[in-house]
Amino acid sequence: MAASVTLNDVAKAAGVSIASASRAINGLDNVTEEVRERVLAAAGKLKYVPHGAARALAMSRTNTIGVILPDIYGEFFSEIIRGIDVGARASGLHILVSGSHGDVKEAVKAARAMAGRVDGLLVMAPYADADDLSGKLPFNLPLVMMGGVGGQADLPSLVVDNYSGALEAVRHLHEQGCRRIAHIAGPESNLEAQDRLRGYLDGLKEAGLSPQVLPGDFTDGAGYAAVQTLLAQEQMPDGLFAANDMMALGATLGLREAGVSIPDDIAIIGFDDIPVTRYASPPISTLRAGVFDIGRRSLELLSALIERGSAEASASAASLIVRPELVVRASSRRR
Amino acid sequence: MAASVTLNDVAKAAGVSIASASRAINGLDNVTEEVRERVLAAAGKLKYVPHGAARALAMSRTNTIGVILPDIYGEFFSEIIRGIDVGARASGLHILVSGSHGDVKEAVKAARAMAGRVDGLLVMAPYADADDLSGKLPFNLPLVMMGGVGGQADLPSLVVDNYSGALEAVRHLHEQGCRRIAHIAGPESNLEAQDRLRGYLDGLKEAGLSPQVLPGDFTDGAGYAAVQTLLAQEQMPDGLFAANDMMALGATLGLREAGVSIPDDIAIIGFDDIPVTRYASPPISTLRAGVFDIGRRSLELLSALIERGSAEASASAASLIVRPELVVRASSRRR
DNA sequence: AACGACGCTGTAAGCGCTTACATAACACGA
DNA sequence: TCGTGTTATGTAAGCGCTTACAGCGTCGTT
Repeated sequence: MAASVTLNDVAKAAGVSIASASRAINGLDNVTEEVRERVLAAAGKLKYVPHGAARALAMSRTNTIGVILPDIYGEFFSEIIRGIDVGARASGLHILVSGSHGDVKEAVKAARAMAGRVDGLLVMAPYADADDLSGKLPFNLPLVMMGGVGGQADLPSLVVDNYSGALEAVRHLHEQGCRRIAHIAGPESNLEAQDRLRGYLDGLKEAGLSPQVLPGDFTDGAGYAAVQTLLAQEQMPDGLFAANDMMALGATLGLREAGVSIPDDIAIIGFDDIPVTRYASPPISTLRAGVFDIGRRSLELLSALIERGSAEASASAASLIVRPELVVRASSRRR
Repeated sequence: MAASVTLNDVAKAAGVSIASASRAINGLDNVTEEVRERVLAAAGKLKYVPHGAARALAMSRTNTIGVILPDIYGEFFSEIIRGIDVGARASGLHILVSGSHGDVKEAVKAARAMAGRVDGLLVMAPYADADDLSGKLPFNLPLVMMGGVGGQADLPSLVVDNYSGALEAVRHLHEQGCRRIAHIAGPESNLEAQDRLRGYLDGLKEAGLSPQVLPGDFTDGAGYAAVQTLLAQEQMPDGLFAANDMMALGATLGLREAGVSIPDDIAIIGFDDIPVTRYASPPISTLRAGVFDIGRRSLELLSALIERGSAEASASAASLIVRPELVVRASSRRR
């Protein structure tokens, strides 16, 4: 049912062989100008459109890269995808996206489904149990991890230094005079969340404060819920570090509802620097992970791997570590 | 360089013909249990992964649908994509995304590049000059338009009733007591924006008010800029209808900065109901277009077209019109 | 005038897979 | 015992494209 006019039809219509037709259409130089014109004219008249799968099969090159994400919901992923898209356009690549993979198994399944349809893979799989992932994923395909894998670090990747970022967040709150700093954590099985939690705990230890960790799942609802817990306590914290911006946002909402003043009563800081932090009131301090850039740079890295050779090359590729940058906004600025 | 172990290798390793190997792997019932086991064992040992392009070529079925968007930036598109993704997962389809198409030409180019790699196309092309699009796009591929085309409406599509929505927005502001209602318009060449503008103009006429239209481009920056213009006037409007939520958001920001009270001094309403409207302060009234649903339902429609038969069927498919729903939040509620 | 070099064109062999069709094996009833 | 139906397996023909290689005029040389 797909484009039913084939190169063969064009060739016939133009009165040349299929080989010449192919050459003419692909702009090779070894065809007479006259033949080229005839072929292009025929192609135009017949509305010929090359068949991607056939071309891919013949050339074993798809000009497409697969993107595997745990989710595609929210600004964080939107930014990632945008970064990837921008990079892809620059390299003339298409992207095949697959989101919503709750665990390693699904991610692997998605990756398998992409085999033969992509030239390389960009994978984000922040699962704690991902040791087996690296064994199952690479079917000779160039691969770049976004955000690190569970087990080994032998895959080329772009990872955010979550630990340092969290540490910095805590130090910042401490400097602003906070003495009771709580943390809304991300999903327990999430590697990034784990690192941010570690950073928080070490930060509190460094400051000689006692920690309070509330569970969360990276959604605004979790931030809101966490705040309800805090409000029910006899003593509220005076500083709050949320493992990501969405939770910080939810917390802000809950606190505003309860009439708690930000940052005077409680200073808040998130993580990631998604666009919406700027529109919150007050605007939310955060650690800028450069989400967009992670997407774009991952793609560039992958693209380079694909050009350079292939799978083996990827083993040699260095992993890039992105150090997040503290962005202080009104939610934590006490002057 | 792609997955280099082929079905042939597996067949040999299992000591069967390639046909049997194919059957075993695809779970057809006409293979002995013993053969199936041998094949699966071999496939596992060799880490065989089927080659997507080859399969697609042989079956002329890709289980992938192409998505062509003018942009993939921001919550609006994020929501659309999410809706599509959810629908796609439900139908076992993959999605090939292409964003950032400034005009019809690019959109057509993207669509061509997808031919032979997808079973159908989901296209959003809100360009005013899109008359020629419908002539160039469908290369026998099932196609669903999201948001309407310029010229003809003979393509199956899911369109938002922008005109009615805008009319409703204006009526709402009028009911809240606004008498000087300004409009921040979307891009001039954008069809949706044009309809919203028409609705606004007719609404004002209906109310016997005189219109003021400020240019915009759907970005928060444009909303902010528009507000600066308004602030410079001798008399501010007391109502503001932005052609989309992002501009409403930008306007809110600008007004808050200037110390203008919302909704008392000026009531604001946007369009689309993207998630961030809820987090703004005050939360922004809007017209809920059900962006997520548009994505999901478009995909379902397309999926049905693909199953049902193909291109011809699409001619018969009705276009669905989505009527936006007024969502009143604090930014326009004067009680 | 004959010969190689050169450039355009066509033929055909795949790319990895599915699948119609042929074949073979076997069980059954007559 | 033979024919027939049934089922598992193999053979081979594509799907639409690219591309190595062969073919064949043309032209410049000697």
